[in-house]
Amino acid sequence: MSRSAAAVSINNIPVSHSAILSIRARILEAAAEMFRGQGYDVSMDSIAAAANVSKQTVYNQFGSKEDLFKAMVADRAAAMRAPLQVQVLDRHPRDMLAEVARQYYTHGCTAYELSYYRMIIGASLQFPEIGEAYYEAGPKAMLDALTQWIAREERVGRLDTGGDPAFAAEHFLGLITARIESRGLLGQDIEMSPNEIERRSRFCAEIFMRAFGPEGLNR
Amino acid sequence: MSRSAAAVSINNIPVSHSAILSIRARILEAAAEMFRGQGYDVSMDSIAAAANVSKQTVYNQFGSKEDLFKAMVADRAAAMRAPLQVQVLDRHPRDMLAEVARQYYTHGCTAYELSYYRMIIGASLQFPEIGEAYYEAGPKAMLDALTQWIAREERVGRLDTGGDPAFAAEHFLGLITARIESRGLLGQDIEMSPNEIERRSRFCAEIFMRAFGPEGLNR
DNA sequence: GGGTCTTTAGACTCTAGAGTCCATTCGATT
DNA sequence: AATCGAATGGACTCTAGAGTCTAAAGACCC
Repeated sequence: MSRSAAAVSINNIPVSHSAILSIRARILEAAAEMFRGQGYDVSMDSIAAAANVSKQTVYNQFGSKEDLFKAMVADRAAAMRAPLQVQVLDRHPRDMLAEVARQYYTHGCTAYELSYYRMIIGASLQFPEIGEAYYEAGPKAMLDALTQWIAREERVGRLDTGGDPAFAAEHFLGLITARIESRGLLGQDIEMSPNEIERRSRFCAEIFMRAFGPEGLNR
Repeated sequence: MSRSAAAVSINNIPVSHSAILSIRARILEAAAEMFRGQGYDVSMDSIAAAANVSKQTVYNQFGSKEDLFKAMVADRAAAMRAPLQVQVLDRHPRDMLAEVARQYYTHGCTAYELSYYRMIIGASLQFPEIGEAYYEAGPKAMLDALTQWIAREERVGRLDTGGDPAFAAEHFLGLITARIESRGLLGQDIEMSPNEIERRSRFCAEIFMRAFGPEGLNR
C-alpha cells in the first residue's frame, strides 16, 4: 500500500530530480543483464550489487522481485519497437526482403538477443503474461509490419500471395529465423560470417520471390 | 560414493527384479511431467508425491535433483528418436515433404511437446549440456534425416539444391516450424484444424518444390 | 524363519534467498 | 545552516526446499 503510493508519486513528479530516474534506469539495466544471464532465479542481492545500489533501494523503487521483473520486461519491450520498424522503402521486393533478412541476422538474432529470448521463454512458464507481452512486442510486431508491406506490394502488383499476405509473411519469417532459433535457443553457437549472412539473406528473398512473385500461385 | 555404487549395481543386474525398473520408470515419468509443467524449480517432494514414492527412494535411485533431471532428459531423448525417423518412401518429393509437415503438425508440435521444449530451453540456461543433448536428439536428428533424403533425391534428379542439401533441409524445417514455434514457445495457442494442417502442409511442400524442384536454382 | 536389502513416512538440518527494519549518511531545497 | 526525503549497509526474520537420518515395514533369497 504505502509502497505503491510511493511509486506513484515518484512517477507523477515531472522529472524534477533526474537522479531518481537514473537510479531506476540503472536498476532496470542491471536487472535485465542479470535476469538475462541466469533466469528469474538470480538473487535480488546480486541485482542490487550489479546496479551499485542498496537492496532497499531496489525494493523502494519496484516493490518486489516479480514487479521488478515485469517492469524490466516492459521496459525492454518498449525499447524493442524502434528497430523493428520495417522501413518502407520503395525498392524491388527482392531487395527489400533481403534487407529485412540482413537486418535480422545482424541485429535481431545476436547471441545477446537470443539469450534474452531464452530467458523470457523460461520465465513464461511461470508468468504467462510475460510470454504474451514479448510475443506482441517482438514476433507479432515484426509479422504485422511485414504483412502490411506485403499487402501493399500485392496491391501494386509486385507480389501475389493469393490474398493471404499474413500467411506469406509468416513463411518469410520462418525462412529467416528457423535454423538460427532452434540452434540459438538451445545454446548452440550461431555466429555467421558476413558472407554467410549475405548468402542467406539473398537466398531467403529469392525463395520467397519464387513462391510469391507476381506470376506466383497460378499453377 | 556408496550411492553411485548402488546405482551401478542396480544397472548391472540383468533385470531380475522388474520392480526396481518400474519404480525408476515411475519416477522418471513423474519427473518429466512435473519438470515439464513447472520447470526445474519443482520441489523434489512434489515429484516424489507425483510418483507415489517416498522422497528417500528418489534419492536412492537418482542421487540428486540434478542427476534426476538429467536422467529424465536422457530418457526422453532416447524415446524421441523413434518417431523422428523419416520414412524413406519412394513417393514424389512433393508428397513426401507434405507428409513430413503433416507428421510434424500432428505429432511433433503438440502443446505437450512444446511445453517440454520450453522447459528445456529454460533449463539450458543453467545446464548448457542439456540444451545441446536436446538439440542433437531433436532438431539435429530431424535435420540430418531430411538432409540425407534430399541428397538422395538430388542424386536421382528429382530435386536440385545446387549441391547443398543441408541448406535446403534447414529451409524446409524453417518453413514448417516457424510460426508455430515462435507462438508456442511463448505460450500462445497453436491449435490448428485438420483443414489448416492440410493446407499448410501442402503449401510448404509446394514452396519447397518451387525453390528446389528439378528445374530449380538455374536462374 | 533368519538375514539382507528397499521402501516408507516423517522428522530433521542447513542454506539461500525474499523481504523488512533501522540507524546513519547524503544531497538537494529554502 | 536546517530540513526533509532518499539512499545506504548491514543485521535481521522467515520460509521453501535440498538433502539426510531413523525406525519400522515389506519383499526377496537361502
